[in-house]
Amino acid sequence: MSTDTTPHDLTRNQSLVFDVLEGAEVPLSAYTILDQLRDQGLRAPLQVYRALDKLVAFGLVHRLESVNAFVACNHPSGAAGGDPHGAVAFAICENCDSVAEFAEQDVAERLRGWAKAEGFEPHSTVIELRGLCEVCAAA
Amino acid sequence: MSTDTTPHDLTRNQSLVFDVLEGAEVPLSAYTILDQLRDQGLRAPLQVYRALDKLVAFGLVHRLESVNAFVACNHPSGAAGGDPHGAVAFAICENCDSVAEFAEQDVAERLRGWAKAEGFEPHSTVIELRGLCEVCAAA
DNA sequence: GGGAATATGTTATAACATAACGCTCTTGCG
DNA sequence: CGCAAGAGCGTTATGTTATAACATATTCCC
Repeated sequence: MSTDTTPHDLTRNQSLVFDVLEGAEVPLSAYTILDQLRDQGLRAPLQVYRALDKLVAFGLVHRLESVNAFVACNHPSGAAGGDPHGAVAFAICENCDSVAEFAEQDVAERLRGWAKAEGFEPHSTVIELRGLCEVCAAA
Repeated sequence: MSTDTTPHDLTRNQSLVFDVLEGAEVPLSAYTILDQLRDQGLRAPLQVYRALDKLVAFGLVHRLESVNAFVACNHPSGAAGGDPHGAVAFAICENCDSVAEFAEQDVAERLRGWAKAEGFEPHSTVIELRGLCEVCAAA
């Protein structure tokens, strides 16, 4: 049960990095991940960055551009084979670092609409809200 | 005509930085800006970062999170006193680095809607499309 | 087995950003 | 005037994030 750890047939380093991210409750920087994997033999930033690149390409991990950190993907639909990744958005709490991931289909639609009108060909889309999550806003 | 340079009553360093950004056709990193201002006496990154912080706070400059660079604000309405900054979006060309700034009111609306439903209180919003501009897509 | 593609390990360095300190200059006010 | 408060400035040092370059190993497939 617990975790399956190999949705995509990950290599050793990729698995190590992914497991750390899955176990984390907040986004982690590459160097934080590295620190947590010294025991498993990782020593250099590149070992982590290379794994992260792949994991992001697989869609298993998201990079949060506005905080230079990474989170395991957690879109509602779950695993499956499809690519429900039109454009995912994130709400990042500046107090507790928690992240909520959500797919606003309408937002993605609108942006695609603008892009089309302008002749812009989007490869990827970054949507990140910074602010306070419900818990921290109440406090 | 040309440039007015002091919409907000900028200090010397702020003006220098802002002018460099206004004259640039692509986003610039803090260190690139610094390099262009050595002649005017600037020597340390902090001199640039401090000016950038203020300019961003004034709404005169935007930070592009996904490329660690800065652009002079260019929202359609122009100067004025108001704060037409609900949520601005950027389309960044990965080939020529050009940036188009646009305010998709509907997108901002949708995101606010989601936030409200979740109890999230957004302070700022990052929306960046990465891809190819019309010119580069055609080439 | 041979060869391509991918992954790995390591050292060094590049690129981006802030901490901490002290000085200057203005501004308001008793 | 004298002086305290606030903002900006300059400088050194350091922290943080990311990649270049090179050598070796592993996997897959014919």
